[in-house]
Amino acid sequence: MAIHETNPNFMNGVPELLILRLLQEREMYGYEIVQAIHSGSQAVIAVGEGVVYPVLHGLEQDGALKSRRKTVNGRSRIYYSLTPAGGQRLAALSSTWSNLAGAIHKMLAGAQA
Amino acid sequence: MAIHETNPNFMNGVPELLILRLLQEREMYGYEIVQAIHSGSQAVIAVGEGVVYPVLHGLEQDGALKSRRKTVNGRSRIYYSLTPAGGQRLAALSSTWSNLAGAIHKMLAGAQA
DNA sequence: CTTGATACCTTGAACCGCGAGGTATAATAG
DNA sequence: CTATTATACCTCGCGGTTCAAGGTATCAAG
Repeated sequence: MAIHETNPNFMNGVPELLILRLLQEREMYGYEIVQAIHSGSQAVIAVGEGVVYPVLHGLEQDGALKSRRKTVNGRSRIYYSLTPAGGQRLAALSSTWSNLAGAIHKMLAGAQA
Repeated sequence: MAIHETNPNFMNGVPELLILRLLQEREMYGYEIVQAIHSGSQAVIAVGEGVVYPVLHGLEQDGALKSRRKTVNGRSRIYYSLTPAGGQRLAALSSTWSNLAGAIHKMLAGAQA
């Protein structure tokens, strides 16, 4: 039989997923994203800056995000926004997540298939 | 403000969750669990033996599972079953998961809270 | 008698989230 | 005026986990 086929990174990448999703709505900067995830999830999810910044850099390097400096109130911020590639990445990740979450939910609910 | 509070291991531990859930129904052995996850999830999730066995051992060492040898058709199997502690662990993990999945789903659906 | 399925196991690499720590500026409090 | 808090960026190292690959052994089938 042999079970091959690998999980596309399984449960990893939730921060990445949420960041992409937030940036789909509007451009945001790192510090803002940290709080948006916290408040937007009713404090269920808390990712620190030590998670967000590296993800942001990685995504930009992959061409999923682009950034621009902007100074507001004497504060220098780096705003990130989605590129087309980022949009596709979001769509793919999002679909994978739904798939996975659905499967887990079924098994938890009483999958004795 | 400061955002403290740590995520109880976020998206990790899905294999552990599913294993506990399966063993809640009936006692099973490692090799069987690998296939049960595969088929029970319509092949969405595939965890290898290299994942299952260590988790099994860890859970037993934590007192969440107990095991007994059993020989069937000349084949030696190690059947695992849930202890009360394991039941509690399942309940906790399960609730954490639902919480998290719910939060993510909301944010994906259009949480601009 | 050799292949494939069953059944157990460990090891090493890789990844990722996390906390801690570091810098700097603006606003607020004492 | 000065000290603390909030804003805003960043990196490093630890630890936990998944994963592929490989190792052993038995049994059934071709």
